[in-house]
Amino acid sequence: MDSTKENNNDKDGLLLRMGLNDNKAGMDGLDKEKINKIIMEATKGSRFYENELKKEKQVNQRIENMMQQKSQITTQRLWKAQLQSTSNYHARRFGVRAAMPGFIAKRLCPQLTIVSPNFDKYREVSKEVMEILADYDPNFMAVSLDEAYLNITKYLEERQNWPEDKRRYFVNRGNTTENEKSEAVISKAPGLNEAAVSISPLLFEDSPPQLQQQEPEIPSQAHFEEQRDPQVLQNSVIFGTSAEEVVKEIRFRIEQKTSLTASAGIAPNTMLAKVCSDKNKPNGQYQIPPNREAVMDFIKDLPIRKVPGIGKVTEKMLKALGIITCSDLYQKRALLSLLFSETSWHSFLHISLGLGSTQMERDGERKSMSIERTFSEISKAEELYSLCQELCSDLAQDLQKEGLKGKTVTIKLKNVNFEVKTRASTVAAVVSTAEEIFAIAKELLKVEIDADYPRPLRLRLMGVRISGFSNEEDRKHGQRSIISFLKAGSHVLDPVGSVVDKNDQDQVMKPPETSHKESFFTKKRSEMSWNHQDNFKCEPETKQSFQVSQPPSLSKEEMKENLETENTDDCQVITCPICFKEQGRICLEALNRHVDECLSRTLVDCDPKTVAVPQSQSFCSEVNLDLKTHKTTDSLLIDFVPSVSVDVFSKGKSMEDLNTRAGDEQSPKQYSSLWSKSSLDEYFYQNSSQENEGYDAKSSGGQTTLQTSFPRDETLVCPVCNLQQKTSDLMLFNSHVDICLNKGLIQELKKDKVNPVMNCPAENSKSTGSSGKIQKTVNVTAKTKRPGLMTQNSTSKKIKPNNSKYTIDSFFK
DNA sequence: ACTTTCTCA
DNA sequence: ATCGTGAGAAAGT
Repeated sequence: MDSTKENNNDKDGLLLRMGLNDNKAGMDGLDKEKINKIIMEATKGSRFYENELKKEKQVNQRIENMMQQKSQITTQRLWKAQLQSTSNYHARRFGVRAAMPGFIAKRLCPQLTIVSPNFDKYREVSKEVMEILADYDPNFMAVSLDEAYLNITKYLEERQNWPEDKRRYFVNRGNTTENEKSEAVISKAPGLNEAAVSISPLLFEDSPPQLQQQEPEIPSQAHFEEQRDPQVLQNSVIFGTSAEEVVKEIRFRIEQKTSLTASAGIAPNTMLAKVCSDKNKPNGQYQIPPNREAVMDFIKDLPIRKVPGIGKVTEKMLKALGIITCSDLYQKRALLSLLFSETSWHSFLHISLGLGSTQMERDGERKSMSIERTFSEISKAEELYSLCQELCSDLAQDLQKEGLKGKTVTIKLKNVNFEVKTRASTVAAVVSTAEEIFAIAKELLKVEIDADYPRPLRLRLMGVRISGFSNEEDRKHGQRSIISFLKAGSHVLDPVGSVVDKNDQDQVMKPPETSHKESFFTKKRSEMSWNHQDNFKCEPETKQSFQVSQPPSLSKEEMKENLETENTDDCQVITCPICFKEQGRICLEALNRHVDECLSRTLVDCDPKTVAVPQSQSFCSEVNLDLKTHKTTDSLLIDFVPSVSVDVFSKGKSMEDLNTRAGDEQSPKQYSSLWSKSSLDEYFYQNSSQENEGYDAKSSGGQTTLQTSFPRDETLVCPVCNLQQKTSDLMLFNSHVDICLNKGLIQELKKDKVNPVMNCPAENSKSTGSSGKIQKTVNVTAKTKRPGLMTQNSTSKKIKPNNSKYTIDSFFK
């Protein structure tokens, strides 16, 4: 890192280097701030600096607005929010979860109640290594070249009965090349006891750059830790069967093969795993055991900034509210629900509960593709245009590689003052060639140039982006366009436009076996397997629309889509989402009737004691309550109070009190009382009374930490309906949860836009007219996207060797 | 609904 | 000093 700047100021250069060294040694990432500050100093007065100032001011303004809002929040509203925050959350949460009923249910229960069988692992490795990872989880998710998540749960199971030989790895000391370091360590490892290792700085005597200061101690510790556990025999190492051992093994193998070190995190979900992997950064690992207490312990004092998705700005905003750690986040959840959007709040809550994804999401489709370039000032119009043209043709090339065409072209301009502007234009038909794109981009650019005509545009960056890809469009427009797309498959291939049907020769361009006769779902599925090579088995019939055993890759969106498209054909073979019985070829009306029956039946099964919910009014309808029926809800809510207040709000004010005080406020959404009773809090925080006490608008908070005690008894309580189950058979229990979860899904779907047919009659008369079809209504407000503030699963064209720098650099410098 | 800006990684 | 790429959220229109 000696790339000293052409900075004339020596001091700054020095500081800079020190700062960076800090970072390199694996200190807290927060030192970055320090570095930034120093850099800022150095660049004071520059345009960059000025712009940074401006941005900072904007953020401050945002914060100010937020605080202003906060000051107007009445205690009442806060109380209300507190009440609702839990129930809303559950309703949503379980709805989302239910996207994959079978998969989740099996995890949900053990994970939340007893043990989590689920380990995800995060690693940093470089490219060639990645193959190693496949041994442990063939479906591992590579986020970038040097980051991947693995779910090693299954692998661990298998490994339990492996003989030692299968877990033995030989130390590779053959090549005396550059990887002295790893070799030195490993070769000395055999036979070393702890004492010996502790005096092992000599291990590094042959790696000169490392010797400067005490630095070697850090790596040596890491290695020491690493080698203590595995049984070491001469030139081979045997790794155990625990998760930690497995991860050590992986890291060992990687280091052997590539001489790159890697850090890893082991945790029950990806979010935690990511944070964990940060913990022992350069070359180590960290595990959060798969039980809730461990998770909560870890989360408790975790600074929010450590969490992926919480960046500089969010950190600052939350800090203004006195939120530093994840505990703070949880405590202020009511306030947050009022100040932030639902999505943000939702993700905050997830974080504060230590929740995260437990599955390896497959990469979604690409949403846009862009190219941009930074240069020293360009202001001449012609140059700008030709630059633009160049960008467009580069983009067109990339586009072609993936065979994409899009409708929206966006240009991005950054002037020499670092101000960024984007301008977009959407056209009717998809475009993809350089000329087409340029034609659009040129116009956009022209407008900007003309806009401040007397003055030239003085740019330092220009970019072109294309989005609105065709497949995405199909999705948006739902079945009609999808159908037409499928039907029109032939004439896509037939530029002439003659719709004479094609034979199956066209299959190069089409998913295999998509004939008109098949249901959309079948088509869709074969299309998916075709596209993603998921090992979907294409079964002859369309029966698993809702089956529990569906491969774990259906998002909620897709479920929805399935729901909608289920009806594209008038009648088809359908499996009831509730009872999972095949319904044969029934038409929609009949299906709806059946589902209704199922629903009310399971409701009774599920909640024999939920007196408050009138039988006729199946839970589905409760979601639809608007302000008019508001009262009803409230009373329902109150009906529940006694049982809830004991558990959740044990001390302090009674629920009734809260209710009446909050009663007049109107909330944007009302959820079923069923949900409000629901359970996560009780699962996670047996007595969360402290929060209530400490929390009124001006309370200082800080008085409490998360409670992590857990219901001690082993009885199975459904986390969805929150009722104790008679059975102790986990399978039975799981299927119960499945059912409950599915109710959640239906509810979710209905909440988005109601399907009256599926409602109970009583509710129908009020809300909508006659038989709206699921597919029509459901996608109207398909607003909810993936939960979380940010997700980063893009398959970037370029991959930055970000972290490998640590290792490579430190090794070979 | 489409654009634009912000935020994050 | 990032830079480049891509994505989601939210605000603006």
